[in-house]
Amino acid sequence: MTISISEAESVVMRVLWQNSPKSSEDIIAALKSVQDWQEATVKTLLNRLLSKGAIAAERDGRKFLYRPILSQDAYLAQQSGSLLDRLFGGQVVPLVAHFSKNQRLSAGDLIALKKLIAQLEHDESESNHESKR
Amino acid sequence: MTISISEAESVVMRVLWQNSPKSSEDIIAALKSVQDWQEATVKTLLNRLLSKGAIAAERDGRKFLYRPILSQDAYLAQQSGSLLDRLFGGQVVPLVAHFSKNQRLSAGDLIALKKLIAQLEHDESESNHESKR
DNA sequence: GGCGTTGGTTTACACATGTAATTTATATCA
DNA sequence: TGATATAAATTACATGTGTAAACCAACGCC
Repeated sequence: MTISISEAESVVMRVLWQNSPKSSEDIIAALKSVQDWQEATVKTLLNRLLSKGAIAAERDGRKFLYRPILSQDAYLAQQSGSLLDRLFGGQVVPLVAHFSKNQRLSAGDLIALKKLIAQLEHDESESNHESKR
Repeated sequence: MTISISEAESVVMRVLWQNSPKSSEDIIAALKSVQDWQEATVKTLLNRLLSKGAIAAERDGRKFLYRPILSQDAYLAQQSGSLLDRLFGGQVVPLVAHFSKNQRLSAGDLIALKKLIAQLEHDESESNHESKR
């Protein structure tokens, strides 16, 4: 059973992922620069996130402090995994090819990618040599 | 102004992208194996796609033939681009890193990726040598 | 102690989406 | 020509989402 949150809700999560716990006041302030939302809107989103179990609230005097339950990693994995599966049959290579075709890969990216891949291959051979525990 | 279609609608698009034009009958048949939808459901989706301008219909006797207006490429670009921007700040490298961390990259994928990158670098140097027209 | 402020809770409301059933128009067959 | 089968168009309806406003409770100030 995966927690599923909406686009707007994810914006709120983002500020909590950045640093938490935060009061609703903090959250509203943090969002001020990003979204043109009324306070009431943020409060609604916080409540929806609460009932979905994506965040938790602990009382702190007369207000609440909110912190994420759904981790950013889990969210990223959900989102990107589902897109990868739906649109590219689960294959990463076609996805990267797509980005290259669409000018999303700079020369610098290519270099960074090569480095990443070399790293991954290295890690892999490491783990192969490692004795089982 | 980008045409935005829903998940269910994209399933219908998929069969049209595979090959078109198709009658609603064809589409319903093609979907039979994939989705457990009533005919009426498919027809609703076709109508919604029509009003969104994602497909066009041409009369063929007493029925219609449907074909995509929104291209699969444009759709892929929208979807993957928006995910890339929202979740990875537009950076492909972190996205690939994410997939590797999440076990979506096999050893074979790494090899294929290296090949793809080499190809891209080659293309790039080609285009640099090329004289301007 | 009444009152405004501030934070939280409840209600609102339009539009999108998933998933159809119902109705209408039309072609065909008996 | 009237009944039947089809295809398309219209209507339906619950749930999710974006976006709030309204209401309520407690705390501090005059």
